[in-house]
Amino acid sequence: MKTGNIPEPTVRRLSLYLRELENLWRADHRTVASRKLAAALKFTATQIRKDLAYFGQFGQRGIGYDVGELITKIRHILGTDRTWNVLLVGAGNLGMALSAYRGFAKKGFKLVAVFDADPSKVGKSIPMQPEIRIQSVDEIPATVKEKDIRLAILAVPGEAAQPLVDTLVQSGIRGLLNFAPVSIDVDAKVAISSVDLAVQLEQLSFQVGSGV
Amino acid sequence: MKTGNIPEPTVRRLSLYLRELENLWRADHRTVASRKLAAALKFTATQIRKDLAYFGQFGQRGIGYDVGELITKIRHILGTDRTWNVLLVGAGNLGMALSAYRGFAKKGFKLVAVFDADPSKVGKSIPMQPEIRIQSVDEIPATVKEKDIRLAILAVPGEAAQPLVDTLVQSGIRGLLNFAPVSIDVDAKVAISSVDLAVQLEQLSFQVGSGV
DNA sequence: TAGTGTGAATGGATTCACAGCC
DNA sequence: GGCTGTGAATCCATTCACACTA
Repeated sequence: MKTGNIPEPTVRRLSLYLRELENLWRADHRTVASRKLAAALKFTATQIRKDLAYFGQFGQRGIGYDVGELITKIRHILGTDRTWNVLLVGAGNLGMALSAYRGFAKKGFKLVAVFDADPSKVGKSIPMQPEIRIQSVDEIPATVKEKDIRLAILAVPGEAAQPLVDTLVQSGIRGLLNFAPVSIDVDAKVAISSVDLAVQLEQLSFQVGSGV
Repeated sequence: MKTGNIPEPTVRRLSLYLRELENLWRADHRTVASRKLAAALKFTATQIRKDLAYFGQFGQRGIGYDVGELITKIRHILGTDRTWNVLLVGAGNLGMALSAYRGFAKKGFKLVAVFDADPSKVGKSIPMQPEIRIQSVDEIPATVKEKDIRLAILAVPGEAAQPLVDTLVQSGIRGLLNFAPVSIDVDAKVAISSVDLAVQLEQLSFQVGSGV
């Protein structure tokens, strides 16, 4: 599938369309118009149609989109119509919360390994998934290959992040979800998505503060 | 402070500039050029200068920016040169991890109350902050007023989110960081920032998958 | 009639190019 | 010489307007 010419904002919205379509499906809606979808997500109907049109013609003029079909199509576009093996580095508070988060599995992301640098944590099992035991970070390269892992979640302190990223990338990881509050340097072929929780609150502070 | 005419992407980047400047300060750099900052964050130097120029003239031609001064200025712009009281709704896995996250306090966000709908959790104290006890969600309105809370973090299941948001907004909350995987409907005067962890992984799946 | 798909127009953010200052 | 600040030019996403189809 081509990707170079798809606007980034479009890809972000695609995930939100999918989420909303899954809700509609659960609520027994089998068809939906761009206008309806737009209202729920507070986008414009035109934008939704244009976004979808990058990938093909999915709708029926006069009727709208078939919810089930569109779900299938978007999952295919996003690559979530299959299971991804995912690893997690960092078994601290946040890491443990993420490992227990059911939302990942629902979307086809399967946590298959957890690593931590702290020897006292190694060997312990993690909540809800007794089959996973915390491994030493030294075992990252071997485990990535053995379990065919392409995606990694990084939930470690800022100082520890970059060296671990280098290890992950050298081991064959292709995409990285980074929770460490530092900017990460990777080869362009590796996808990276960063979430800095404090930054999110700062954005709110700006918006709220300016209105006071 | 004016805000209406500041591009949203600029505000997002401001937080990242601040983060990087704080790192530079810790590493004993007292002055920095836009080019250097740009290299670290992988933006362009021009973009940084233009972003900062929205708020004033902070640099010295021929020299660059004074790190300490710029930190002060950006904190003021973002409104984080003071302490914000924050509440958390949802004492599940994610909520507890967030309540223990030290990154918030470092940036001036002080967690002062935690709520959960589950009566069996009410009354328990939370890790690391024995002075905070989990309260019933019924107590939200009174506590928001009493403790002068403006920002809320929402870490509850999707189904529970919207009614709680309505309560929060009616209680006087002005900004909301939402971790529930649903789209939230609020009055335009309330700032909202959403983080959907599964969506983040989907973005990686798309980027990685398209290159396979 | 209701709703999609899409070229054209618009609007807004990024980048360029350079004047101005240390 | 080095670097900021900024109008002008460019680029790119969004919106408009409408042809088209069930």
